[in-house]
Amino acid sequence: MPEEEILKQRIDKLMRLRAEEGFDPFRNDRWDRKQTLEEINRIYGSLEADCHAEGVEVVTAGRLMTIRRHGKASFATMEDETSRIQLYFQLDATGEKAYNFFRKWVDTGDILGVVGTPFRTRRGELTLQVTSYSLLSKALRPLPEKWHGLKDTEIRYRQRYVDLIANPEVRETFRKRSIIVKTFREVLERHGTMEVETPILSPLAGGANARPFITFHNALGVNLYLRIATELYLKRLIVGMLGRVYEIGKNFRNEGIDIMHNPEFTAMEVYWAYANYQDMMDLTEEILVACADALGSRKVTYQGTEISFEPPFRRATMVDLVKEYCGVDIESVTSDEEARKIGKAKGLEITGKETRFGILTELFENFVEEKLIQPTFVLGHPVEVSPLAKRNYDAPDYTNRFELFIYGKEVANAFSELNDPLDQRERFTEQLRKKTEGDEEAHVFDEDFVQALEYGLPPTGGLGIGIDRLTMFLTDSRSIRDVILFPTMKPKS
RNA sequence: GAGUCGUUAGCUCAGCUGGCAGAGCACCGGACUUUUAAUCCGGGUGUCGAGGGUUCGAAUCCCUCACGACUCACCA
Repeated sequence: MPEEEILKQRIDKLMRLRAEEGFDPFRNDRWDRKQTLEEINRIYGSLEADCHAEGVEVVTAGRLMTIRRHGKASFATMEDETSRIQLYFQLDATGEKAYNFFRKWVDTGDILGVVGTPFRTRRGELTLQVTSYSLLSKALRPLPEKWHGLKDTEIRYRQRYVDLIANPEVRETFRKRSIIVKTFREVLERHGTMEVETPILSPLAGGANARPFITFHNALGVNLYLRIATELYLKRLIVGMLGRVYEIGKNFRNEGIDIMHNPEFTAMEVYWAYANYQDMMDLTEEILVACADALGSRKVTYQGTEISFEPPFRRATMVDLVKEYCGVDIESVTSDEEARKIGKAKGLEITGKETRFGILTELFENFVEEKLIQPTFVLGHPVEVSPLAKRNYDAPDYTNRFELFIYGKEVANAFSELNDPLDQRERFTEQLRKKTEGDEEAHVFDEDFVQALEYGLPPTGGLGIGIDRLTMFLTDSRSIRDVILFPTMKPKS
């Protein structure tokens, strides 16, 4: 039957229900639920087979997922946000009127409020013997098939509500995501960090190397950008003496979509005055371990590979890792020319403009990243690729920075913040030069940010963690779309 | 942006070298007072993603387009 036909039939049934019974299933505006199905399962789980909890009456509610009608007695499976339970409707227990109403008017997908007595059937299933019930809302569209669930990715992502109804494990994934975000807040608050909100719309999109979305403000008559990072505003707040701040929110990057990237994604950024990147490494470890613990285990299986969140995570410099995985010791390379030759021999595409630090980064990205399966802190990125990080004063070509890799993917990025306004101005100038050379992702020059630094930014440690990716690893989700409730989709024309 | 694969009933899927569009679940009608993928009897409900072409004949072959998944590129 075409879906529109089923819909028509159900609407017709709704009209008849209103006319024949004088009952509108949408009239109820509340149901005084006393127990969730999880609570009922827990409390009455020890009932023995063929035993009733005499004199007990529970009041609960949920969606009917399946109905098995058999004459003067019927079974149904009801599900709520916590669990599921079997319902037993029996003519003798509900009375004839209520039983016939159930037979005639109640469909799968409907939302029911139920009053009943727990018992265990002869076959051993905990069940509610329904004594009375109320039809709280009606489903006019059919549920996906009960056995196979809903698999069609397009419907799952476009109509997530159907996915959530049909696939309880999807609900579980998003519950875990919520626990992860909550754990972030708990750890940060424990360290006296204040949650703030900075602009999503702003005249400049800085703080990262990425292409922004552009929009237009009618009243101001100007273009505004959706933020690509929260970094520059949060550091202004450290200048402004807020001490320790963090923000959890969406960033927007106008780039490709694949299993690791969605145009809008959630990041947590935190900045601590008087701290450095080492402190941020400890904090990262603390947050990730807390998240793993909150979900039950420090050992998780991701796509068949075991990942251990047991601290301490490995810490290694980019230079050492390139030595280890590529056999290239960049410190013994003294000229850019020599570095380019080595890069070319390793199969890199060479334009002739690369410095030895650029080659180092390329070697790392092409040959090392994918090998870093267990959580690994990679330290000491070149200044060249770190326009906002403080220089390492003992090795001025490198920064006090780290990135955390898990399963070959970047999950966190942190550094001691560059607080020298003169150096920052030079770095922005260098980015501007790259931009004029055609690098669309070079960092914008943010004059106001430099001005903020000129008022004095204390030594500051900053950290960003990609919450979607971390959630993927902790929930064994293959695609970022499986941890974003409503992923970005092309509209159906 | 490029390549590969996919799109058939509400859902999950068959449909062979071109020859009457199918199954299970769901749905509709009936029987049934402990079933649980309930069972039994009856009912097939479709713009085969869209458009065009080849052919006596197209779900099937060809072309274009749309959407999705994956791989690559950019990126976190």
